[in-house]
Amino acid sequence: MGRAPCCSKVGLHKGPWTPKEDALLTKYIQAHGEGQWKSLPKKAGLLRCGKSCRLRWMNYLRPDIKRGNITAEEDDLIIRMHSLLGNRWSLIAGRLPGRTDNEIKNYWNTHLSKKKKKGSTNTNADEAPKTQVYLPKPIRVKAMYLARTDSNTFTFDSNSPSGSTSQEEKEECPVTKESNMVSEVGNEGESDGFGFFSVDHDLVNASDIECHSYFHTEDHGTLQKVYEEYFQLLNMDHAQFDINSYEDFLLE
DNA sequence: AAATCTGCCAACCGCAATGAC
DNA sequence: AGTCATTGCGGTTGGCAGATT
Repeated sequence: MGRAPCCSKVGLHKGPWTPKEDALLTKYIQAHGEGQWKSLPKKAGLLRCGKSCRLRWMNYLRPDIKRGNITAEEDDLIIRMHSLLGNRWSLIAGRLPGRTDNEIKNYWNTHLSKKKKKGSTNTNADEAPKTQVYLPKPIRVKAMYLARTDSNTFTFDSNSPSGSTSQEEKEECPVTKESNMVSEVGNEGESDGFGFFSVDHDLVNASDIECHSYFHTEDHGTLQKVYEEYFQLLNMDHAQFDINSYEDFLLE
């Protein structure tokens, strides 16, 4: 399998991006759309590798990025999604509009992992039953679409299933579809001191999970719904689990 | 005020998956 | 079917800023 040429190529810039580079990249993408990362830097007049350009765009320049602190609702959702999905940052990010996988990963590593660790010290780890966690493996899909609703509106046509630009529909657009079947189940999950579950393995019996007590339903609205979608999936009877419908669900 | 420590986050690296030929 | 190019993901690192000594 061929390896992607990396940023170590002689003559290419590395490190922090300058405002000028940001402007060049943004201008180019607004004119030509995302994709073709390999050839983009040259066409845009950037001395960066495509990988670096993609990362900069995805994590920082994209107009629909939500800047600012993670809200309590988002914090809550991240924790619960992580308890179900593990380190599937892109999957979690796909359900948090405006947040990037990198941002969520950083947030987890710097805030939540400690918080959770601290919480779990209140329980006896030795007695915690092992839990198997259903951890779907993502399948790569083409970029769905990027729709804008603000004054900088530009829509990346390509794969938009409906051509819609509404915020609501955008938020419903999944970025990843899943494969893998729910597998054999271990012991029941245990709520840790943090209000969630000790997740030690890759597979979980969602029906054994109890986390509803953590919800504050009046406040959570949309994010609550997001979590429930996943929870519902995991509650499916294993025998009836149909991978095709699962994929359809995620691609709806 | 200076030196050191700590936390945060943008960016890089390596690998795996996918598509094109 | 096999190979190569490209893209996407997750883990890790390096540098900066603020806190502490």
